[in-house]
Amino acid sequence: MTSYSKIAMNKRGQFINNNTRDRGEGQNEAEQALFRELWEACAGPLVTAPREGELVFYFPQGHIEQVEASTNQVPNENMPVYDLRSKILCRVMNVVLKVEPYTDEVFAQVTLVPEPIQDENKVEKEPPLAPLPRIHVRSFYKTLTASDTSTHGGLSVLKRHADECLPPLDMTKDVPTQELVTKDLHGNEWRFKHIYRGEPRRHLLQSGWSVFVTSKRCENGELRVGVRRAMRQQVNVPLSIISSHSMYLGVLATAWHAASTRTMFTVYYKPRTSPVGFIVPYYQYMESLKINYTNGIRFKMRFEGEEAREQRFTGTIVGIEDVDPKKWPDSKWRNLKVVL
Amino acid sequence: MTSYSKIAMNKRGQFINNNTRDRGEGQNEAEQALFRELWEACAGPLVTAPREGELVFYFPQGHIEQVEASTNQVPNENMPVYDLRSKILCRVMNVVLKVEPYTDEVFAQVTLVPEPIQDENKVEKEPPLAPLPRIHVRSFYKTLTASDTSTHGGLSVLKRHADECLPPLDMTKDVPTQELVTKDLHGNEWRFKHIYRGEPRRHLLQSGWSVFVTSKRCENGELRVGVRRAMRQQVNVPLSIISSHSMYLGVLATAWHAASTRTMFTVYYKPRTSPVGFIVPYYQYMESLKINYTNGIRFKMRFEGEEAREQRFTGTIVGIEDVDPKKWPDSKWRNLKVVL
DNA sequence: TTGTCTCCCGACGGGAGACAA
DNA sequence: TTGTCTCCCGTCGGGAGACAA
Repeated sequence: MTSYSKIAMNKRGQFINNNTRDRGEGQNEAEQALFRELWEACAGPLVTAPREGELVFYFPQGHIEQVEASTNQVPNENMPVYDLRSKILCRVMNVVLKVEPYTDEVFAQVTLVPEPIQDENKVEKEPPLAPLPRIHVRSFYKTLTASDTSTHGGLSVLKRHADECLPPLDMTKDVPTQELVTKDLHGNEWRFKHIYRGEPRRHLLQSGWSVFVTSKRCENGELRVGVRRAMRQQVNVPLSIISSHSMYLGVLATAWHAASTRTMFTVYYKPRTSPVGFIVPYYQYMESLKINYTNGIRFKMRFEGEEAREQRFTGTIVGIEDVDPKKWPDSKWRNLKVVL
Repeated sequence: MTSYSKIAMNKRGQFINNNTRDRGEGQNEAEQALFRELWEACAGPLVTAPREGELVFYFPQGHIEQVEASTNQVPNENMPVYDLRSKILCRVMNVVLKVEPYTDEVFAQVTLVPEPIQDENKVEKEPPLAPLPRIHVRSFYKTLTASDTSTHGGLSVLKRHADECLPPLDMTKDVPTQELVTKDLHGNEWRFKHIYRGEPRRHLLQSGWSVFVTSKRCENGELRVGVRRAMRQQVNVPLSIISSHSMYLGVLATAWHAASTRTMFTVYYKPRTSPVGFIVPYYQYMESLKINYTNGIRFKMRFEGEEAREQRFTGTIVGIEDVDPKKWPDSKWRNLKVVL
């Protein structure tokens, strides 16, 4: 019997821990599935990575917005757009879930191939992909307190979380203790001493916790740990490799070249950098078109709220217009004005 | 009277310190000139940044090589090149010397405008630019020893360097001491206690040195400190913003677009990432063409050697061929084969 | 002249229960 | 039940001269 547990935490900050038990399947498959679970826990509840084989729309505008968010730079106005249409119907060739080595930011490397038929109304109907088989994992997150991050002592694990997610301690002992060996998304091992002490008694992670906090990332073989940062804080200080202008042109030229020669191209989707996905499943897009968005209509939208729980808000549409009608005529990208 | 001093150091590592005295000129000009001196000290003796107004050749091939070195990725073979020529004659519009925030790598942001006349033989002759006025600065570098980087004690400054570069100590005191306040290229202040102690006596930088070593970067108001890293160690772990394929296309599209519309474009020149400059002054290029490189000819070449001193080697040319004759026909980029 | 070692001592931080919200 | 404080004590590291290359 193997026990899996996943822990993810955030300085700002959320904390996720996850634990499950299952009987030896193919270890590689299990490893992969676990990786995906942890990746998703770090990505947050709102994120869905594209799936292999899926038919999707790729929005160059949205892609460029993400690049702008990554580089903190907006290229100047007079940018050529060539004759690129505002969305490109593509088949997802390949998806690799990845993590940035130093920031622990999760992202998906997506390879797309433009479809021969671009007219969305002439596309043969396809059923949405069956949901991926999921492993049963238990996890928790916690907003770190001052005491949790202080140099004195370790992380105080809420009783509920410890009971649900951590391997049980031998409570017959005077001071119940065990060592948790965990791995993060990079494959690095992190060890924590899980102890039940204090007056009154409480669950604590110490001996290794502070190293983890300062390093700000982790995951282990049987137990998993990851970092999910608060959405806002954006600590991206990218290297100056090419100018933002060249990046912009690179994105356009790539899409243009792929669309005209119908060859595959690769993009990085970073859900924590720009929350709006620029790769949208075909059927989802078509569904959303059916809804007749007009002024005055009420809608619901999901946000990541306190403690990274999913929250829903409702709003009212007050206007419909193109973001940039000159460059991207008739684009469906971000064209609703709403009031919450 | 103001005293300027410049210190740059390297983990691997070189150490540079520079000190000069001059009487109050315009502080901004002096600041700028000092910045340039420190930037050049960190860039190493072989690097010359392009100058504003200069006529230069821009080599897309070389630029792409640098991007590849920055991303550690080589894009796949079948890359479109469009109809871009192997070198573009440009006027340097603007040069801004910069530093990467976290790695302390120096680089130049260069804005170029393609010239109307591209034929190198029809260009009106221009004299090379007059050398920039330089301030008198004294600096030193030192390969750090185990003791220098150890947690016990500080940096041992060689007597020669202290005498030449550091403000003089009051040697009448029992234990001569002073505080050095320095600034790095980012404008951050670093303070060191400069003390003359030990038996026998020696110059030491302590109290602040270890913080500097761990932070790995610095410079101060009157005294300057910078970091020049060993050429090889390349600690670049770039963020995945766009695919290397898109970067490649971005570079090409930028050059192509600029050349065909004759509008300006911006590139980053990183001398420590790829030592071969891809922006070559026109007159230098023309001079080098005059030399008839044929097999068997002996030549001299400069390298950065031990302690980052400039070293010269001589070699013999054994072949001349195009690196990539299919994509870049008749390119003069890197086409000599040599034996040292 | 300068690199390494060792010794001294103060500061910092892991680890414990006390206590209060 | 859990966040903060404080106290204890061990470790780490700045800072000194000894010593040797």
